[in-house]
Amino acid sequence: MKYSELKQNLKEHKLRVTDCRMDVLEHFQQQKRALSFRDLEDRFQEYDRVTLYRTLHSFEENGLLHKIPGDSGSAVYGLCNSCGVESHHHNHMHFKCTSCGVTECIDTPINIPSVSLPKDYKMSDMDVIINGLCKLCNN
Amino acid sequence: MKYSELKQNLKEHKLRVTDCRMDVLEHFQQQKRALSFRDLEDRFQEYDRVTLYRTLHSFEENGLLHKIPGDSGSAVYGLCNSCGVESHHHNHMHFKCTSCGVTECIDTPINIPSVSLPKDYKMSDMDVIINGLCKLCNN
DNA sequence: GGTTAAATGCAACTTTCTTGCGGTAAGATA
DNA sequence: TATCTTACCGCAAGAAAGTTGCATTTAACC
Ligand SMILES: [Mn+2]
Ligand SMILES: [Mn+2]
Ligand SMILES: [Zn+2]
Ligand SMILES: [Zn+2]
Repeated sequence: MKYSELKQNLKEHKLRVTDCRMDVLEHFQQQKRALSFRDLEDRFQEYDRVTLYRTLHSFEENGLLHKIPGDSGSAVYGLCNSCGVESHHHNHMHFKCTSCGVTECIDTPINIPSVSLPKDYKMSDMDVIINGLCKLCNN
Repeated sequence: MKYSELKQNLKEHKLRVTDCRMDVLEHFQQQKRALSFRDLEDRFQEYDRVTLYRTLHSFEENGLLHKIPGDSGSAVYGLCNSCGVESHHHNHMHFKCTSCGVTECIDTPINIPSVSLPKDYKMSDMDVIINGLCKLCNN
């Protein structure tokens, strides 16, 4: 993605354009997979740990990233498709490879299964995490 | 649940019967909801923190508990229905209340939605977390 | 260029979880 | 029931993950 587009992307999400944010956003775009804080820390040693944490938080707050549920003990983030500062909607599934551990966003829209909840419960949305083998580990 | 049944439950899962394990297992049975390490630490101040951690791990290892994915930063565990030392199968959904934060296991069997995965991906199982209002918070 | 509010870097700190080890107790065996 | 073996427990220390406070720097605006 072009420098000017990245910049525009940040501005549309009401975020100031800084080196760290540009680099982190570009990295998410290129990697096409979910990234953890650890991933960023390894990749961007020129930035302070705290700055990277705050970058993740501001991105999440302003609709550039979403947190993906998992049981690994550390948070994992994925790029939002069409979220803005006001509206967060993550109507897509996630895939986690049981072999290499990579998490990816599945872009095919979620076909909400008819869930039969117990009485008096009210559903607002759901997270679906598919576990299995990714295209690399499956071959 | 009776003392003798709890004891039998531990033995069936190849775990030695100790005070801590009996108390923790009973607590899970009574609460009928998912519990975090913090919950246990608050409840069982007579046991060492490390012992509680190791209790959770041994229970998970031997099919008494399963970890439930979430983005809270700390692990949450739920009772297994019919897992043994060898076979872990968690074919049920989870409900997380967005108001009180309580997580519960939904016992109605999962009707696996026909997920259309990208080519070359292979699904083994899936986690479904439903977010919404629990019966207490919905009234 | 000058002003202002936000972002950064550094240090310190909290929370969450793990590891090592000596002492203790559960379960097995006789 | 006494003895043995091995798993479990408590304590201390440490590692990993994430947060907070504050002085300095810089992006955005005029
Ligand atoms: Mn996603
Ligand atoms: Mn469950
Ligand atoms: Zn893989
Ligand atoms: Zn609730």
